[in-house]
Amino acid sequence: MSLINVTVDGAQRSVEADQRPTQIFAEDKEIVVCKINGALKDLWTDLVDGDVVEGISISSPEGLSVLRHSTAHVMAQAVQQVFAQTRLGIGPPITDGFYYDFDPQNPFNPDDLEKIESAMRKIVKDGQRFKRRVTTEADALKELAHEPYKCELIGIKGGGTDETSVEVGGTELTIYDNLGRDGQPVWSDLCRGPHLPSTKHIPAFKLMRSAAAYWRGSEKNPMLQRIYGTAWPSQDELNAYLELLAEAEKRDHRRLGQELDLFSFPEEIGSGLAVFHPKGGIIRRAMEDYSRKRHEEENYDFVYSPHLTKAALFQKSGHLDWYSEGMYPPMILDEELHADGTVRRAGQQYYMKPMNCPFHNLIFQSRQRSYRELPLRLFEFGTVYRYEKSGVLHGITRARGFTQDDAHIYCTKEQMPAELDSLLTFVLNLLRDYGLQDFYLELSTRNPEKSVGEDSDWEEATEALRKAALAQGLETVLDEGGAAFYGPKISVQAKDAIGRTWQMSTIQVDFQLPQRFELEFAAADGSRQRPVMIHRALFGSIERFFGVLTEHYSGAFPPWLAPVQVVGIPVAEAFADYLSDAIKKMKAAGIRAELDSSDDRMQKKVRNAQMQKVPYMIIAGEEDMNSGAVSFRYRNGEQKNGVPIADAIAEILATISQRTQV
RNA sequence: GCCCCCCUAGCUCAGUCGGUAGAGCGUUUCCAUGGUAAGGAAAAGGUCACCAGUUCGAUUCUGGUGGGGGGCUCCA
Repeated sequence: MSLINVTVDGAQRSVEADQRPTQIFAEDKEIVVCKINGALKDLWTDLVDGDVVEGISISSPEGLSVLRHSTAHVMAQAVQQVFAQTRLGIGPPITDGFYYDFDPQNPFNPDDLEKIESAMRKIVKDGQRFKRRVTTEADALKELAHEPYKCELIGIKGGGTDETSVEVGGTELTIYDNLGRDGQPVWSDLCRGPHLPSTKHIPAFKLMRSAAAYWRGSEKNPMLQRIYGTAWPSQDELNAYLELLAEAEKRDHRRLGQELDLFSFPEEIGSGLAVFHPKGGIIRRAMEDYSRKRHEEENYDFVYSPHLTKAALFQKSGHLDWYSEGMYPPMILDEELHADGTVRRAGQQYYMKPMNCPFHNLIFQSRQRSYRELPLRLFEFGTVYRYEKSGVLHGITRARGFTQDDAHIYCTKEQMPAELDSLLTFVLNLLRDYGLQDFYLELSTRNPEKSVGEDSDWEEATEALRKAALAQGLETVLDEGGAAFYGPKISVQAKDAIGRTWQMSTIQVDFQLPQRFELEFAAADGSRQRPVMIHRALFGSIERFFGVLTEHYSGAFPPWLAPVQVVGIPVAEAFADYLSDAIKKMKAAGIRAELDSSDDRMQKKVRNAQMQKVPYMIIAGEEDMNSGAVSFRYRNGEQKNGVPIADAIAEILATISQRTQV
């Protein structure tokens, strides 16, 4: 057997010509796939003289993708084993896992998933080899004649999107055969690969859920059944992932909203419409009060506008043309009908407002404006109603009625760059004040197909946004062509305590509305000029931000936001009066303090306060009473005994005013 | 909006293969007076989401409506 020279992980080596990476990396079980001359390949790939080979670990991003993709194959095989008449869609790896779309005889139910999972375990145990086979379009179409979706993919080979490219991307059309113990194919799938060497290289996986998904993501296409799964390099990592999910579930704002008595969605009101309970109300008010204060400091003017308007306003703004699907249907007032039900006198149509901007424009327009007034910043906690599709509603973060911390800034073109810059600083600092620390920015630029406004305006505004973003020193992701048709925008993405990202604030330049409303101001030279309009919301919506903070803090709000800041717990009833005095002093100092005077035992009171995530428990017994002190029990279980009442009050007030977490 | 799943006491959930229901927590009352995450007892509390259909009889089966969950799509 002749020798060939290859480079393995940077080192020159001579190997037998029939050696494959699977043998070269045999001693390292972590290596499940490799790069040959920079391209990701199966370990079974034949090598030729001069190849540069690099082992890829199962734990690397590429290795994980291959693991998950191969697990998706195993799942597809299992599904066709258990449900023979099932047709295959596509099955790509995704963040933390994979999915595969199927067209089954009947939709899957949870029992089916268990059956599929155990079939998968058998396939994994079998150690079936993934064998790549190059085919031609004609052969593939013949071989896969019973798989209509696969045939469709063959037709679009090369031009596929990210997802379909997993199946048919690249220059060659390939099929992967799973070989059984006897070396004969037991199952095959159209696939670009690469794959793990064999199914036994799947260390840990779990099927998560089944759901429906439109074929190739379009509402017009048939609906397939998608099964989501996850796969990891080790059982430990799988367990850690499942724990993270459990943790996320524990912090779910919908659950905490119930447990902490913050808000609810009474069925009588309607889907997506929340009521805030007293405790939720306190948090919300604290959020709003602080925001209001900061807006005052930033020279915003506070305005109010009604929740309803005649149709004319939204005709003028254009919302009825391009947003009517998102609006509640009109109320028709003063309509007069003939006896037969036909209209004798047309009524007046009123709409619930889905946006505040048209109202603010009317305020701008209510009199002649001078350049001396600019930038004019009109702020409102504006409650809007949007008829969101029922399937998108999600607790308080995606509701049908919600309140935006909305402002519209009218300024000159010259003022725009400085305004955007200071605005972004304001936004980020405010979010930091609420406890979010980790941000990145997303800059959405023009989609030339779908936009209004002058090229030069777009360039100027985009450039101003880009500079403002750059000045923050934060990672900025470009969302090419992602802007709304009326202007470019920056959105602030924030990471929460367990690393999930939430889109928070948006800053949006608008070239359309000033035109439609013919907004003008008198410039220094006496000419009439059109102002630049900037839409911005920092929380997005108060409800949504409330939900994000609830999940971020897992319900353990920092004292300045906590609905109850202090619970007083007497060791026994005999000390209740003493502690009651201390609590009164705290209340007088502006602290939200309550005495637990129930006849529970103190242990139970501690437990209750702990479960309500109250920041401070103030306990008093004989020792404390004799020395005019109280004892702290903090949320983390730590305690501090014998603190003079005045010191205790000072400590609590300090964390409230500094908005620190405890 | 689409697909699948769910709706039983204030909350979290059992249960009834069709004969109108249970637990724990919570609530109320009583007894206990207790130094850091559940003291004890009793009581109250349900048109089994709603409306139809099938049936001698429906919380249970079927259909519809409402609400919720997971996804898809959407989120200007």
